[in-house]
Amino acid sequence: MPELPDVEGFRRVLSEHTGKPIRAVRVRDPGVLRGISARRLAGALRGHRFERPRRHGKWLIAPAGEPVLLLHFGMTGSLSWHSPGEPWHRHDRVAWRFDDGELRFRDMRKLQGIRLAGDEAQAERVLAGLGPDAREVSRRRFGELLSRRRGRLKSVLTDQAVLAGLGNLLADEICWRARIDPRRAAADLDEAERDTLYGAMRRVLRESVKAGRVPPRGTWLTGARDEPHAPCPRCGTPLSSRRIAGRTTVWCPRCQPR
DNA sequence: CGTCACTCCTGCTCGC
DNA sequence: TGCGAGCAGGAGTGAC
Repeated sequence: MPELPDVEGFRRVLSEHTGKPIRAVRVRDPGVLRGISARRLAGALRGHRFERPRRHGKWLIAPAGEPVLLLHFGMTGSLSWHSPGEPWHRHDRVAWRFDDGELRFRDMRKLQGIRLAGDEAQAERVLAGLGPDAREVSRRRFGELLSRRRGRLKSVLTDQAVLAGLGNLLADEICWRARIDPRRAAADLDEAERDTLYGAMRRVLRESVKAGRVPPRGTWLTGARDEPHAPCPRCGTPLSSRRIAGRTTVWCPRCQPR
């Protein structure tokens, strides 16, 4: 599930619980820990308080004094608040306990997970390979990034080293809104098309961040993409679908001509 | 560089 | 009812 808007939602959840001492860290499944043991994670955070969390792409970055907690939710992760004594969900992997409840990292597939950086400099090293955040990038920089890449538009938009935050659904949604075929070479777009794409990205992100996820509503491609050959929500033409760079890609052959 | 195949995981749906 | 295949909003690695 998580793309930029979802992670932004998790950031808001965490930001409601800053400034309170972490009483305990419970690791129910160490399978989500990356490069740190349960014991060290708990030892490093117990008694600390989360400060204002930030987000870069699909990473949630949570400083807690010196150490910095880094969360990546993969395809099935989430962060949620729970009252004391609420029973575990079977995919709850880690919990940070406070006096009035706990934050839980829930993740069915454990494709990504939890890291702990010793300080901000180390945290920055973890994030060093990422491109600019999709919500922060300027129109101009966005255009430069696209024109300098050789791959297809779809691959470029979802490449975190180019632009951080867009996933499979958002990339398709943005191309659909901009009426541009995701199979086209990114470098072949002209300036007007890049601008249209940028505008579509801004709108899609603004609306989905407000909702805390990619809204599967009727006016969005996302609401139609699961049904094979479902009608395009805009023109009714049956949608096309193909795998590009290993990911299922959906587009409208009429709205998004080659 | 780019793309593909494979890998890490778990669960659901579909077809036989 | 059971079982295997294929797929899922992510991403790293190595081969070509």
